[in-house]
Amino acid sequence: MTEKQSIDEDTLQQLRKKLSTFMEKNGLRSTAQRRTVTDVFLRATGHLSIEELLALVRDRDPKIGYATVYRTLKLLKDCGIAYERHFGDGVSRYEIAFVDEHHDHLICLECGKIVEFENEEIERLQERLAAEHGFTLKRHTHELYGVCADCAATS
Amino acid sequence: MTEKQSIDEDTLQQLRKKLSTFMEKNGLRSTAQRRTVTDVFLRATGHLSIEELLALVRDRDPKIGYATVYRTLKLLKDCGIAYERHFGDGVSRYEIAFVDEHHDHLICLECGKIVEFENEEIERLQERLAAEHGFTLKRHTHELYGVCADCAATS
DNA sequence: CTCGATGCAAATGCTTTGCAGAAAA
DNA sequence: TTTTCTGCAAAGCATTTGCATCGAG
Repeated sequence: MTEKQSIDEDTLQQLRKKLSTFMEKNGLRSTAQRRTVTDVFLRATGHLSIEELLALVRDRDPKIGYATVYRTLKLLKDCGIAYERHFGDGVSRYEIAFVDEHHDHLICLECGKIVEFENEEIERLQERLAAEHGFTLKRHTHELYGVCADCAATS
Repeated sequence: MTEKQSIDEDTLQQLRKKLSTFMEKNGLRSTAQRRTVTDVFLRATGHLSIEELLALVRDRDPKIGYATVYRTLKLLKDCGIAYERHFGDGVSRYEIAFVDEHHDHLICLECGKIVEFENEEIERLQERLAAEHGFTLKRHTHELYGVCADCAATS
């Protein structure tokens, strides 16, 4: 698993294109607030909560309300450029949905660190399991909770 | 996967024992309400929400409040005889935690049907993945969402 | 008697929504 | 101009908690 780097311009363009197409198709408007929230989201890394996103957004425009952040992230999710995640702490977190990429998560129960993983074999087994039960698989959630090496060393 | 049957007396005894040991060790009291909630929970099958449990509990004792059901299910969870599950619809669901048994879930997005599955290979891969990232695995969530055969046929 | 448990209502925490004013198209 | 969007405050919802009272030990 490589470290998360800031997103390259090509990918950024691709995601923005996806958003603008979606907005056009649905008669939605490009506003300063939406541009700010979207830009903050796309340039951030990790798995951010609404609260964290709002703080970043307000660095640029302190007048933006949290309802706007909620509404904009719903939009980003609906157009397919954001994934909404739930790691059991009661808040929704958002991360960029890269095209043709999928991963699941390892979460440290002590420090909250989130590590992404991909495993082709598990994906295949999931498909097979679903098929065996007559299900057409649409999506899944798969989170591994444990204690990371750093935390194990500290305690 | 076998159909869920009502729980046999031996298993029931084993789980009740686990609960009473836990309660004794923590100076907790056996009350009529706790006995009712516990009995309803252990005799029910499936993945019940607090609301569903409360309805069953009130068939036996209409005066029991929902806070008591919440508190008792927290107790059952803490003593290890109940698992709390979250299937993305915003409510907590509870099922019996059988000793030495573990399973994950397939959920139909249309009718809400829940099917349990066990897969040794996925469990192994999870352990390996965690280890590769330096994590000591404590627990995991793994839910597959799709459309079941019945719903696929209907639509 | 004591201290934990219950039931109610109020509080909480996250998220959604109604609405009047602001601003895209 | 027309219709969507924003910001605020209020509402929603599942869950938790404070407190007076009850009841197990």
